[in-house]
Amino acid sequence: MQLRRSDVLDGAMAILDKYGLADLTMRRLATSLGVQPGALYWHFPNKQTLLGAMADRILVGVDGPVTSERWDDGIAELAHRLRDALLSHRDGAELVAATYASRMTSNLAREGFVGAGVRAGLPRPYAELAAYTLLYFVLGHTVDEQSRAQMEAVGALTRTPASPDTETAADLGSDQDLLDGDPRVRFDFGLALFIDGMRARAGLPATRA
Amino acid sequence: MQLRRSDVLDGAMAILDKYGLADLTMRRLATSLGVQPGALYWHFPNKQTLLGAMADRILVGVDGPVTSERWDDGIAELAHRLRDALLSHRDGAELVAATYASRMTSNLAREGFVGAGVRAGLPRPYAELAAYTLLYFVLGHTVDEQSRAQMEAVGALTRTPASPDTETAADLGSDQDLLDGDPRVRFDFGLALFIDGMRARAGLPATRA
DNA sequence: ACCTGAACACCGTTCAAGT
DNA sequence: ACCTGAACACCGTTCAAGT
Repeated sequence: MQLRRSDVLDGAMAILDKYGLADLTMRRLATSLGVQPGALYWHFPNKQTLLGAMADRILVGVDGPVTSERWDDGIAELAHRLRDALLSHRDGAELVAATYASRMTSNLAREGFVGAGVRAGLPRPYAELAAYTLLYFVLGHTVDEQSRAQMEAVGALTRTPASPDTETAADLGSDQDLLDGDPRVRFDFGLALFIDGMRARAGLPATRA
Repeated sequence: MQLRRSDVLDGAMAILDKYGLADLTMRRLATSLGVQPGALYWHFPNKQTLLGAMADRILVGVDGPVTSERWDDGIAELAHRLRDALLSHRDGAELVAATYASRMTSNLAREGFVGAGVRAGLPRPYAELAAYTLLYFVLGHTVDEQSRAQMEAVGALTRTPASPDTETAADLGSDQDLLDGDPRVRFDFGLALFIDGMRARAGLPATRA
């Protein structure tokens, strides 16, 4: 039974989900595929390339067209789609952040963000900068969020999450223990801050709260 | 000549600056100190702890009091101080980002950011969220910026930086090739976007363009 | 108290040789 | 074309034993 490139990728994703990024080694992957370590190097030139392919797989679809008509809703939609994609695999945020550290230039939701910025009224170069800024935020927040969740699962965090029933940014009025609340609420706050900033830069009125 | 804990830390910083984070291994550090690898484990329980101490040293002083009177200038001052600290050592941003990934809660410029947010008129919990958002941006941007600079030094990047004489966000009118310009200009743009967002959230007038 | 010597249990990667 | 066998050059960490 010959090993295909996609089999290697599938095996790698399975190890990631079950054991985490730290336990994803070429030797372990080889063993799980019933093959010698060296065999992997016929399909991928090195581990970094394999990680890159994994990151691409995690992010597949996030750059698709947006359904929202408003530019601000479009940005929120893309940001949530990106966050969801990162959270859908163990250590997904960390993997993507590490892999895209320097080649953020490429794919991702970047183009979508830029488009929304232009629709908002920002000149293109500004929209591009805004897109980067947004990406830094989404990646940073999600890496943090995911590593916290993992520590909590192992039982290492002290403070307990409050109001587990708050689910959207609309509940932001609660005002207390926001820091330990639903990560999505925290995420939405940063996102709103950012969108407000874009609106101000574009010289648009605050059409929404 | 006995090895002190601070000697180990100094040696580690020296290797970081000269050879980078990837080449900072316990064995290499031991050799540079004229000692056996095991000796390091008398001073630090493990490598992660050593990296944490290095991150703390890199960030020493960034949480100091701010000189600016305006809250927005204060935020900019803190953000730049943090960025400068990260850039002052090879792979400094990467090291701090990796080490603080999950314990961002602690020190840093966080408290300073929170204070400025409160001064801006944000309720405390919102100011705390805003501080996180800002930290994610600063760390993400600086990691990216520093890794790009390193790739450029090795000669791997295609596009060449334009207008090397632009130095502050005031020059943002140039409009062309902003993406390849002075990283500080890019940084200042994201920062301004963010501060505008805080201002809008706090319900303050745009006192500055 | 502080360090050596020596091991344990791993890594990523290469490459002749096999089929 | 695809993989094995076996090595190369490393890692972080532990721990009895020395001084």
